[in-house]
Amino acid sequence: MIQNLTEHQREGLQEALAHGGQKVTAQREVVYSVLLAKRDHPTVDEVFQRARESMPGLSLATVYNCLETFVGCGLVRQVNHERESTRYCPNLAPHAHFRDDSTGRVHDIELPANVLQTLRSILPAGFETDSIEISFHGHTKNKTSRHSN
Amino acid sequence: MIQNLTEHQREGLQEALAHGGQKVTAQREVVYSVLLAKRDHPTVDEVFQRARESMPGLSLATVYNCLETFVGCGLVRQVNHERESTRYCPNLAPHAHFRDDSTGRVHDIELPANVLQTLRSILPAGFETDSIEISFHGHTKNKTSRHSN
DNA sequence: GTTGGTGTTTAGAATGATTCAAAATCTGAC
DNA sequence: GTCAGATTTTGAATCATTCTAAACACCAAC
Ligand SMILES: [Mn+2]
Ligand SMILES: [Mn+2]
Ligand SMILES: [Zn+2]
Ligand SMILES: [Zn+2]
Repeated sequence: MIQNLTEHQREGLQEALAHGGQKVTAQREVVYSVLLAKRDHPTVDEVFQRARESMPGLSLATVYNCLETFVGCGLVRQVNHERESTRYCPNLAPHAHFRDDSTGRVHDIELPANVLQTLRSILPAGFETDSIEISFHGHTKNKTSRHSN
Repeated sequence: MIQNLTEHQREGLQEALAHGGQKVTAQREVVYSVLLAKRDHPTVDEVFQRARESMPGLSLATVYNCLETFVGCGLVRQVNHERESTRYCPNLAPHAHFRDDSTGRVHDIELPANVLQTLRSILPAGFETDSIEISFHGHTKNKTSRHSN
């Protein structure tokens, strides 16, 4: 069961879409709320399954369309690991991803500004960066594994 | 035109394959020499085209097989950028990749040990890393763009 | 030097995530 | 209410990769 967007979230959506001359639609609201509701980096198909619970007529193509629109707006990031299905992440803070090879789960890893700066510094002159992606692979010793969802 | 492997390179190949109980074959030699000859991170298809110049009967499936074998041996790395075709890299030193969005070219970026260490340090307790991938996106101001190939 | 087993290569079919194309639907301005 | 433009829907197309089964190469044993 997906809760609706808060007024604040809806405004964020509306504002981001407006930048590209696009509008809030019922489908976009549902898809965005799915992403916000459970931040486990779902695949397109997982988003589709979850979104259909609140909007049964929704089509897979529309989920692809919405997600592409959000990425274009900068509202959402794509997360790729090797050749697996693309996953989606609404966390706009700079962060890296850790993919647990035993569970398949993807975790956000906070990325301090100074680390980002260090990374940029390894580029030779003439390389102008638009974005940096960092992904870790491994497994988690889940002793005190706290984290909701 | 692909030159043959040096004796040293052939030994590296043989030694790496031996670890998994596998043998050097004519096809594996050709595919590996293609990777060493032009280190521009070719896709499977590009490897295929180049390899066929010295071995016309070679099949695409074999190129996939060889590359997978090399990756399994640790002889070669896979390089993924977004959803594009996988590329292959025989550079075994720790390095990041920079993908020039205007040319599509992928460059190696040397990765100093201390930077790698800094990166590992951002992981919370309980996260055990097997590998880290770093990819930059952007474009290159090609003023004094030197670099053979 | 023939034979049999094992790993490798080959050709082609199958898969599956993603993209595309075209018709149907919605929306908001006039 | 009508129209134009944007969005959504359905189903087909794409295309990199994987799978399957048959042919082949290699080598050790006879
Ligand atoms: Mn703004
Ligand atoms: Mn060894
Ligand atoms: Zn994330
Ligand atoms: Zn490389």
